[in-house]
Amino acid sequence: MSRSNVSYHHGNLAVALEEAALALLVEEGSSALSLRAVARRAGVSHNAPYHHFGDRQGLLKSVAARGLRDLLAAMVTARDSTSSPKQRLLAASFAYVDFASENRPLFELIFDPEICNPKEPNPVTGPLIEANDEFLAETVRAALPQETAETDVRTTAAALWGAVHGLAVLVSTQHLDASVVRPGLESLLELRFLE
Amino acid sequence: MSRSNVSYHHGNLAVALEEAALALLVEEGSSALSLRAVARRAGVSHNAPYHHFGDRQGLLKSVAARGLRDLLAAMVTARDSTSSPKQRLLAASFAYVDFASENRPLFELIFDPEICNPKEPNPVTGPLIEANDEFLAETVRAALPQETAETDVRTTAAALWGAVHGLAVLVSTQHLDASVVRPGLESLLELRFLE
DNA sequence: ACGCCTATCTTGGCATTGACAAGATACTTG
DNA sequence: CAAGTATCTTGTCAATGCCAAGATAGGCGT
Repeated sequence: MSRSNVSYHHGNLAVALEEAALALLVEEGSSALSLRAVARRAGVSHNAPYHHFGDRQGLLKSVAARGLRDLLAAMVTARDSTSSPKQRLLAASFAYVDFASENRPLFELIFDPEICNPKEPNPVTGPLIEANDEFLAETVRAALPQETAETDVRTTAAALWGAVHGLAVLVSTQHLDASVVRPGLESLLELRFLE
Repeated sequence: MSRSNVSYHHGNLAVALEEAALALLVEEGSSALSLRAVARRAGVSHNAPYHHFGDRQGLLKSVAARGLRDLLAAMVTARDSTSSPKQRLLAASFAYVDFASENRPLFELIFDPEICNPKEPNPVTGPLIEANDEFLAETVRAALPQETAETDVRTTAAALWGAVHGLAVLVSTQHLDASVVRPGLESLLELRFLE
């Protein structure tokens, strides 16, 4: 399956291009993320990506999907590192903010409405968005009283997601200092959601 | 001061360009916001903007500053439409979310870290960012018990800003439904901040 | 009033980019 | 082994951001 690096047919170009794009995103920022630069970095011609991704947005969507997977994985890991439902919710929230701060360009890509639009269904990003929604709802549900109605769970989850996302954005863009995240989230979370 | 529309020297190009950019942003979205398109719309040559704004980012920063002014004005108006400190805080928050939903491209421009970076001081956007911070702190302070320490005011303001901003972003990008804003914010605000 | 001066605007040009078209190459399947 | 197809390349085009140089006009001192 894996073939010579110098063969005409790359053999794994789609993946290689995604990784080149990710590397460029990390090293040079999103402004350097041109299709041609990605192709150059992967060592192929400027038009090679089109066969695999259709257009620029196609590649970006794949990269965003990869980022979404990583974000979800980070939250799952963080959540599963404790047992108390409330601590699990807090841990996942911190993981979210940390991910945004440590991968700002990727985080921005994930929430770029031109790339990941939850309303127009996309086979690559769509399922991941749903998986994140579900993870959030589950984690919140576990922290609420058992008899809580599903509607209330969803409302609470939405409010919480908003708070966590907002802090993540404002901290990662340096509008807020990172030191406010912990006290801020704790004050918001210790409210009335959790027993 | 105002001169003929057809004269060689426009007389008010900077403002005209800002307005053309805003119009393009509203009508065509941020992807259509090229310097040349703005110049075309203003009826001048493709290089006329450079004298006034230096480069593309310069123009965008001016547009973002205009947006920041509008956002602040909307919040002030909303806040001053009621008298109870808590209702004033709620009203300003809703105005923030509404502004984001009704002016998504402009809102994105305002919080684009390439355009409005709070860390590298900018004479046009910097003071406005501070004014918004101050407005937020004041409005929060009025809603907290009088003896609240300034540090706590700032922390609370940061947490609240995060929650409001996150809801604004997620709603305006359609990740969340607008119907969650009111119950979400109210549940977050009725917590422990307000007497 | 006259002429220079400078801010303002235009034309021309260059490198880069996203996208399309057509050709070259190599894997694969019958 | 030959035909077919997926993959990759070269060539090209319009659009864009920006730089350089020229054109125009309003303001200034004399």
